[in-house]
Amino acid sequence: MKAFPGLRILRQPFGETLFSFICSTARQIVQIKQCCETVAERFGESLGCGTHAWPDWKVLSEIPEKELRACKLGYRARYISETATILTADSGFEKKLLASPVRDAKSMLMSLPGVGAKVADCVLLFGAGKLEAFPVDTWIKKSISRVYGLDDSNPTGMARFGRIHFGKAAGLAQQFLFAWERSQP
DNA sequence: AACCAGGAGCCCC
DNA sequence: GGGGCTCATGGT
Repeated sequence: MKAFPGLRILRQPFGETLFSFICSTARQIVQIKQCCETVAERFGESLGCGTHAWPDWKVLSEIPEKELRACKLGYRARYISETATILTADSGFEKKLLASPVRDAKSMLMSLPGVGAKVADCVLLFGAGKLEAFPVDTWIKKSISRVYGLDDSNPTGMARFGRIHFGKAAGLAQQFLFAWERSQP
């Protein structure tokens, strides 16, 4: 916490957060930014100054999977298309999720294609205001196994540990662990 | 040239 | 329900 005094968690828009974390699986952060920007440039409304908005799920549901693949989404293009179809058909999804307790909200997210435990926790934390969500990614695995001695082949156990050990704002603690671990040479 | 990246889904036992 | 394998794609 001393090393990162300005570290905060943003209240990011739900839909956009879900989209970008479905795009995030097994990729580096630079590439995640790239494909999000490509999709926005091609299908999102122009905001001027060369920037574009994220096209919402309804717009995405009308784009052929093949065109999404062309944005370097790879195998994630199918997940985006299918999730777009589901969310467009269920207009109350976001509102219902935001009003649900974390556990139910997580189940809702994990019912979507391309959303497993880690992506669900990220969406809950960054895009749904659920501060107790504790995403376990490769960096958190390194951190928790190094600092607390837990087995890094058991991400479910690590997530449970994180929620219990850090409590209500476990997700904020996760951000400090993440930032510290990534800053190590 | 291998190996890995803010993983998920599937099959297999 | 845990351990493999595959899924695109770019960077090192």
